Amino acid sequence: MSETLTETGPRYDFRAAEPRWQAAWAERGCFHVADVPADDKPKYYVLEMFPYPSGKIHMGHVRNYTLGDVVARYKRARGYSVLHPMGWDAFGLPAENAARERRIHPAKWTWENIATMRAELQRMGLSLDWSREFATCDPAYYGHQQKLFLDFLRAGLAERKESWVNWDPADGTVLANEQVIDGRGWRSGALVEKKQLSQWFLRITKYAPELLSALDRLERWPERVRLMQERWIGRSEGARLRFALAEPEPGIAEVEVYTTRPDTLYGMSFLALAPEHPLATAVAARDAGAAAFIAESRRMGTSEAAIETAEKRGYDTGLRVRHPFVKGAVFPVWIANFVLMEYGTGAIFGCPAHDQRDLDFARKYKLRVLPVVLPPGADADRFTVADEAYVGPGTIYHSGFMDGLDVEAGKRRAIEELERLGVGRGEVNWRLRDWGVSRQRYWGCPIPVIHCAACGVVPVPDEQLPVVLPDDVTFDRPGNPLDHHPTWKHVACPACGAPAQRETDTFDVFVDSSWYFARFCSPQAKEPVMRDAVDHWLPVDQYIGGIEHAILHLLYSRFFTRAMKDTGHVGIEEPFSGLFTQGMVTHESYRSASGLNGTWLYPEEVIRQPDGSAVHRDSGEPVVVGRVEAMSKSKRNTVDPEAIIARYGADTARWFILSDNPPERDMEWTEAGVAGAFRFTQRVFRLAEGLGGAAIGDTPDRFGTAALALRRATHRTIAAMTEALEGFAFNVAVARLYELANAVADSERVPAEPGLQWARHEAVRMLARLVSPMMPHLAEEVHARLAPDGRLVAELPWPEADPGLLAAETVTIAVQVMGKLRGTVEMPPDAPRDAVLAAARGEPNVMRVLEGKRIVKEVYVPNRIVNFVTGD
RNA sequence: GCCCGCCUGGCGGAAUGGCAGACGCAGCGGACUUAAAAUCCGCAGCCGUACGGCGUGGGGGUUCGAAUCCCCCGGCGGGCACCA
Repeated sequence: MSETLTETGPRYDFRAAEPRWQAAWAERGCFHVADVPADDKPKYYVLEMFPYPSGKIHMGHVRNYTLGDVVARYKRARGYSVLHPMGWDAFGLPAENAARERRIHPAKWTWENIATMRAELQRMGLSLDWSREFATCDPAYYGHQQKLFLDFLRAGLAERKESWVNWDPADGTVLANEQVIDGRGWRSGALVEKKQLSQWFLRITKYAPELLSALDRLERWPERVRLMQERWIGRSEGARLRFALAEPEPGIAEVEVYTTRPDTLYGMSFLALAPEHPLATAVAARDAGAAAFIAESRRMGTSEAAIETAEKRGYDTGLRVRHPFVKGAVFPVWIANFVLMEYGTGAIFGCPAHDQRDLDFARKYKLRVLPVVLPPGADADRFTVADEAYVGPGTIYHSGFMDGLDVEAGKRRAIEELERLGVGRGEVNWRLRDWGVSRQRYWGCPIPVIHCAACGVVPVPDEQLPVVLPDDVTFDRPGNPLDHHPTWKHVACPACGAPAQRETDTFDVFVDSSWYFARFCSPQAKEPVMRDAVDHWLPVDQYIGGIEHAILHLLYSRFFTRAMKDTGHVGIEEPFSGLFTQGMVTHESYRSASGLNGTWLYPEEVIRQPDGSAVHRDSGEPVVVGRVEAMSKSKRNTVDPEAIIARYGADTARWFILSDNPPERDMEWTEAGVAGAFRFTQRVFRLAEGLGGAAIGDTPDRFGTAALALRRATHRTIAAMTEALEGFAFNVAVARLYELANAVADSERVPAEPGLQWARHEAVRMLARLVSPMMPHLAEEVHARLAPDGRLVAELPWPEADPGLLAAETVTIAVQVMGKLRGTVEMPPDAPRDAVLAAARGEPNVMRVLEGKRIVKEVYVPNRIVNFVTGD
């Protein structure tokens, strides 16, 4: 392919042009904005999720940042003052893994990656304000994060508490649920234990009601993401109630449970405790069987796979509880592996007839199954529950004072009764848990507190921030290098001066990304944010990133913004008023047909044959073409953006990635598609070359038919592009530009006529400006040739369509008979109904079809369609 | 299991109640060329020589008119999943 670039005809030399225009934009400061602008332009903040500096950019980045750049360039042209920054989500485990595996310091590894990736992004020609760049691993960033944490701590939004965690005994670290695979640590392979540890938590649950209710107001968020967050927050209405033990344990007289079905209390068969429940622990202290059961449950771990395959199992403690409503009735207390300590109270009452889990459990241990909700139309004497619990609506029976009520009324009545008896009350419960942010890792933001034997937890005084990570650490031992460091953690207590210890845990990396969008508004500020700057720029008007962050990052950021509001840092609650989630970039995968059971092959190793088959580039051996799937290193179906940009240029890569399909869907990267995009760049350039430069006179007085038609096409394209870009329909925008280019090419084959050359010139000038959000370098190159006014396209306003040229000269009206298309008629726009109907009736083919038929109805939609409805 | 989304030519897709298949990719034919590449011109949903018929996963409905709205079924993809 590279040979063809030097072939005949005028060629757009992107290799020279792209760096030249990038330099011109930088020199003119086209994309720079002030923290607090002096002008009165409306603001627009467009942000793409900042990258983790893993080493090189990948196609997902190219897609993400191209989408954002189209928006940024378009909005700038529309007269907005656009904030479009870039930075680095630079803390994280891969850096530590590199340190362990390759003996390179995490900081060195990270900063080298940043340098590489910054250069790659700059070659894409993104309209970024690079003066705002920062990396979260820089103390100049994370020091402010420590300040925010201390403010949260003072405001009661951060706390230290005991919690159950996944503990990897081999690596000596806490693992996230996602890092536990089949009950084993993902790195060490050791069996993960549940362990109670003292950890830092951010009180996201305080905002649960608001985080839920505000979702309705995020109108420019995908419905899907809002639904996912809604489920994650998980509001449920029910009751909390206490069951008295028939024979109290020492120090424990009652058990509290949470239920959403207080209406089914009469159907109770048992009470079940989570294995970690304090009463279970108390029983285990004197009952070896209980202790063994609890130990076994703990070993099962918390991985999804373990939960899914786990059979419901229980252990009867021998204890009994009294029913709150039925005098004298007692029920057994079990310890059960399916009860979660983390949700509700860690104990449930079991009603097998109306809960599937309780039913499974009851069948296994031969416990009573008593229906208390009768489905509509069912016979009370004959209705039974076999192996499927009844969870639908119905009438309550077998339930004393609740008999005859429907389910909803029964819930209300049961809560009233619990409150009257003083044993319970209505309660709203949430699935959302507080956010545990402690990590036993080196490459993260140190948590700025000191542990003093006398004073307890003492915050690091603000003036001692930042607490900087020490450089001289070793990775030769498992566990946290900060903990092993000889001196770092030994400090004087800021309160009493006695020897004390620094906290050696660091923050979860999701903390870093929960406020970076705010820092971008004033990246040099002495405080976490400059209030005037965030008041001006926030919220982010358009946020763009992958759907994989639908819950964690986006929910944490929503929480952080609220917490920052309550601590006086910002004045808003929602960080992102618009959210767009892009699809993945996919590619065919290839395996060698022979070899060691078919090793994966890189796309560049494979040659597709004309007949659709594929062979290996070097060996010529057959290659099996596999599924089209997300690019991944393990499947080797990746394409390196650097190689594409070197071979075809940044504009081609950007154009193809936008043109293939709607941006929210997964796209398939294909060589043919890239080649097609490249052809278009050359074609646009040739159209401009064909016009012979800038020499063109004033607007002519008169235009011939073809000239006028071309002008109409140009101005219709301006209008269509505007609409497509506003609606994120970038693939449609691309199509409209192909059409305009085709129209210009067509005009070259009609005989010369007044104004035609001028109309062509206008068309190509407009084409350059319309294409500029997508192919900014080519746009500048063409503009410089045709309109050398000393201005850059990047500085020009968006073209305005001439309303006089938008109206079509004639409209084509479809003529149907009984809903079937039988012909078309050309009419002036907005022609009178009678004239259109007459013309329609006179259309030869329509006449033929209508012959001998009686028209009973004539439907006319102006400028669009006529439909004749015939009788008989 | 629950929830959500999607299903249109060989492929990506366009059209969100009014001419289905814009635009691109792949393909076919032609021009140019010694030849190829590049470029340019043209063809192109399926069936049929044609008038025409059929056609947006399948079936039904609403409407003058349905890819689009409603109901049922099927397929594919994604998310959540012992949350009491």
